[in-house]
Amino acid sequence: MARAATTSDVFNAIAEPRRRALIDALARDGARPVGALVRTLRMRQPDVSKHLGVLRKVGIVSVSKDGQRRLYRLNARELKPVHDWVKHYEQFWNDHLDRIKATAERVARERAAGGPGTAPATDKHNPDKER
Amino acid sequence: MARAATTSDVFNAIAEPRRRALIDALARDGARPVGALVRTLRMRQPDVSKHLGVLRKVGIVSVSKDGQRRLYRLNARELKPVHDWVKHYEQFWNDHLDRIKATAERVARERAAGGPGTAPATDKHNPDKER
DNA sequence: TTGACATATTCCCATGATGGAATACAGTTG
DNA sequence: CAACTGTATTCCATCATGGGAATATGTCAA
Repeated sequence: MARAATTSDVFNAIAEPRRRALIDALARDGARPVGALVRTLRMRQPDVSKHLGVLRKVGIVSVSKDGQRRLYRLNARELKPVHDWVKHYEQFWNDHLDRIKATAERVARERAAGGPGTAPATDKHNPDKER
Repeated sequence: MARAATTSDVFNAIAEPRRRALIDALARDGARPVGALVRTLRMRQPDVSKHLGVLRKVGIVSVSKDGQRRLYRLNARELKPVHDWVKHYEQFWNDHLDRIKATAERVARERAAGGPGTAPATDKHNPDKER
């Protein structure tokens, strides 16, 4: 099979730079009609419609009629899964203190979970004996 | 042209659920050889190698030889661009004040635009003139 | 109705990603 | 050396995507 459809989930939907640009524009300027986005982002109109269509199917944006125009507005909440996922990795690039703290918490969690045979993982090289 | 290569940037690289699973596993258990990931994630070995190859090209993981094995370890810092991007939208579902404010703005916009649902178009205040 | 404007949809096509299977390559041990 | 384990690569078929261009649909205004 080919790659998962861009309309299948948010992660695929935001993989396209132009779609992120659309999202950014809608977040910045609020609900906008297609034409405004075309001018702002300097994209061709059919492309904007196409990408908005993808974002719509995933639920990231929603439309409402405004006479001749279609007002697209952001549904940022749909981005939460992405945020929730990357948030876990924030510790890896924050300052040292936070990283150490996070690592300590993680180790504590693992200890509490009591995984048998689970090697303690650190950033260092792990001799790792594989069961 | 077709979709951007999965090896072109981080956003494309993490679009695949299995690659995210690999990342999660490496974050949880630290550096691991391929075989361990194969067992942990119950994926076929060639697939694991392939996906790790993608993550490697993007820089999300790095390899080091450990005798017969290859130890893959996470380079979580490469995920920072993703975090930086979504972090901007956190306010839309977390912060109460901002959310209320955003909702108020949206409602005002919908009312002005004659939006969906409860849209009494009795008085079209100001038909939003774009640009 | 006609015309002008706004947006969506449809074709065609080259690219490249993925699943699956088979196989090649590398390192260890006997 | 050969046998074995661990990992990477290759080949193939399928298929969604995005670019471009053309066109269809929709809506307002005169």
